[in-house]
Amino acid sequence: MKRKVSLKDIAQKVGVSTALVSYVLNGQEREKRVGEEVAIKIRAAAKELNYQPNQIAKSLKSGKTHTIGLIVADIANPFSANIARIIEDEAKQHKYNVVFGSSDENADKAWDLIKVLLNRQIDGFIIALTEHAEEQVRYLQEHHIPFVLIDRYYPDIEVSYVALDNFKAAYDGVEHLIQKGYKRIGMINYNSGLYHLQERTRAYRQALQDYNINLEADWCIEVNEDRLKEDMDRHMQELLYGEQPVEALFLASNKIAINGLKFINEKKLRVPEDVAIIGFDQTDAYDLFYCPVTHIRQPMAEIGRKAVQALLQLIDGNQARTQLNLEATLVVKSSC
Amino acid sequence: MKRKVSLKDIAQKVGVSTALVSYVLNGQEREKRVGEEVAIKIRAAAKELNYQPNQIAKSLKSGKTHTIGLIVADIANPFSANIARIIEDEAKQHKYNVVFGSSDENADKAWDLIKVLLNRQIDGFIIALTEHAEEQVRYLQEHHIPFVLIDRYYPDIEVSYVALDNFKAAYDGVEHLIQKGYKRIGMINYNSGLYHLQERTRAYRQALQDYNINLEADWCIEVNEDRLKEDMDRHMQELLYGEQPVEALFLASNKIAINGLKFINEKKLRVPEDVAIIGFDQTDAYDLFYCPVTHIRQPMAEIGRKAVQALLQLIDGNQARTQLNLEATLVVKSSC
DNA sequence: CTGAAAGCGCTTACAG
DNA sequence: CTGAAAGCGCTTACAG
Repeated sequence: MKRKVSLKDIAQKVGVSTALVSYVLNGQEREKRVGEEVAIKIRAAAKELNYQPNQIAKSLKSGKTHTIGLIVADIANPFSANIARIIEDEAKQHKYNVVFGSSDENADKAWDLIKVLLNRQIDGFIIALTEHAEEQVRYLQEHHIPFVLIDRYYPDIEVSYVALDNFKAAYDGVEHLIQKGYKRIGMINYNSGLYHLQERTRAYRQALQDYNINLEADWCIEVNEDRLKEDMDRHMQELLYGEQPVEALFLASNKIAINGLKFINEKKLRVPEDVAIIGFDQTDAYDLFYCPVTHIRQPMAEIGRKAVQALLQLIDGNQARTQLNLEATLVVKSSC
Repeated sequence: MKRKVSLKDIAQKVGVSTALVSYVLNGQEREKRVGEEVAIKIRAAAKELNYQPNQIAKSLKSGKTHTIGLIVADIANPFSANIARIIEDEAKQHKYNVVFGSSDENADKAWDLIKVLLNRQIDGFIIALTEHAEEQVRYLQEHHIPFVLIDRYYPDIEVSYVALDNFKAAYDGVEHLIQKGYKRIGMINYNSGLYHLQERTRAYRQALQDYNINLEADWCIEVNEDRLKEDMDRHMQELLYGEQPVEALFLASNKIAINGLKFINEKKLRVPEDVAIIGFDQTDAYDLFYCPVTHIRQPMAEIGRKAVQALLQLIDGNQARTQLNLEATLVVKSSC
């Protein structure tokens, strides 16, 4: 690679010091009162040599890299990918770049990512936490590293986050099923200690209780993400063909819903006649299913944008804590 | 943020020069023959102070950032997101990070991204080109910036790329339709100058010709990405309810296929009885459609991995050009 | 209005 | 075996 042209090259060409070049190219010619002709010459030389400032050098000096680190569960998951896109756009507006990493819901991987990205001197993080990541949160706090949590957070730790009001979102969904007249309502959620998921289950139970609807113990199912298909097939079988079959199902994530719908397809069950369905998150699959699926939609754009804005505030030294529990939208289709 | 601990801090604590600290911490104590006790003390101090090297400073010195820039059409598109994940993992194995950007198929945006990332001194690019990006390719070549194209490439420019053998992939798909006995076969592709897309159309025409099958002019449709839904609805209507309805459809991308399937759902058409379908790329929607969709699957993992490997070779100064046209897999389901 | 110089945190010939 | 020093490409007080 050709050696890049540096400030020095311009300075030499024009016959001034690098200081002047720096001032002019950074628009400080007024406050530094650089001579007008000199400024013009400098700009001309910069253009002629096609000068591109070395951000690494700037960063070393300034301590700012204008890069934010995004840690999601899996960038290949549409939820993460969609958020990433929003964050990219919002960051770009503020001249920030995004480097990303996937934790696979694994706290150790997340730790590694944080360490690596910190060494790269990123200015701050947007993180979708894994389970057992309390130590990470504490570390970031203690070292005063700006960060904003998205999607997941721990209710008892006082940090900035932009998340969903999962309780309300799930409650509204289950309530919709109830109001449609369904009584035997099951739910499938991840087996996870993550608060935002537990809130969905809590809302399900609360809604049934509030409406005095009976909840059989084996209607509230937890599946493991690392063997999702097997767990889903087994539990769908039980829920739909067991002794006490449900007539409606709340599927608490996009991947859970997709697997559930696949099962329904295979068994040629009719929705909503044989079983009503309500899903969480968005996926093309909801629209494409022969019976478009009612689902709880998260305000992705808002989550992404607000997270970036909150992070940039922190980076700028503003200590204000941002804690948002945004509202979901219940998108009613034909499945219940 | 607390001032980070630097080499100097360790040097002071131990009472040696930063040179020694650098040697030891970079595993050069043998070739530099650093005294063993000193080395031990240095490592102890580094651990005690929780020293984290500043990669920015290293980068400034070495000219390497161990970061690769990934430019895709849209990180929110599952195709891009899946590739991004593979690239992330492969890059991580080699201690590289990934910063990404979405071009939205817009050459100017792609240019901006390239410029910005170059200023950030990334070591090389993996790029899914837009149309009209010849200038970008030339620029990167002239400046000897390592890059590898994925998915798309221009056949007449001699650069490294990892792509699909789109002609063969599409040919196999159309041939499958023919062998299933379909005669009235339509195709919907993007209206685009991109070579990889044009190859798909060329293969479609060639296959029909090879089998002496008549091709009506209005069976080979091009839609515009920026008004995809409208175009799809209109053309699906014509293709299926027009004067010369088709009995099979080749939908040449995941988004095209999803829109086509939605139309079919709305019209309550039966697949494959009313119309047989073959899709391109992968999407959950193919499995979830009531009639699982036969599709042409790209070897995503291989594309991503090979692209990273090819790029790292270039970064390491190996001039060997990598040009791969990988084979797709025809995944036969029930839709044709 | 301008230049010489220090410094960001590293690495690495060079001298001893 | 070890240290002093230069340098990567910038920015910015300081002195004039």
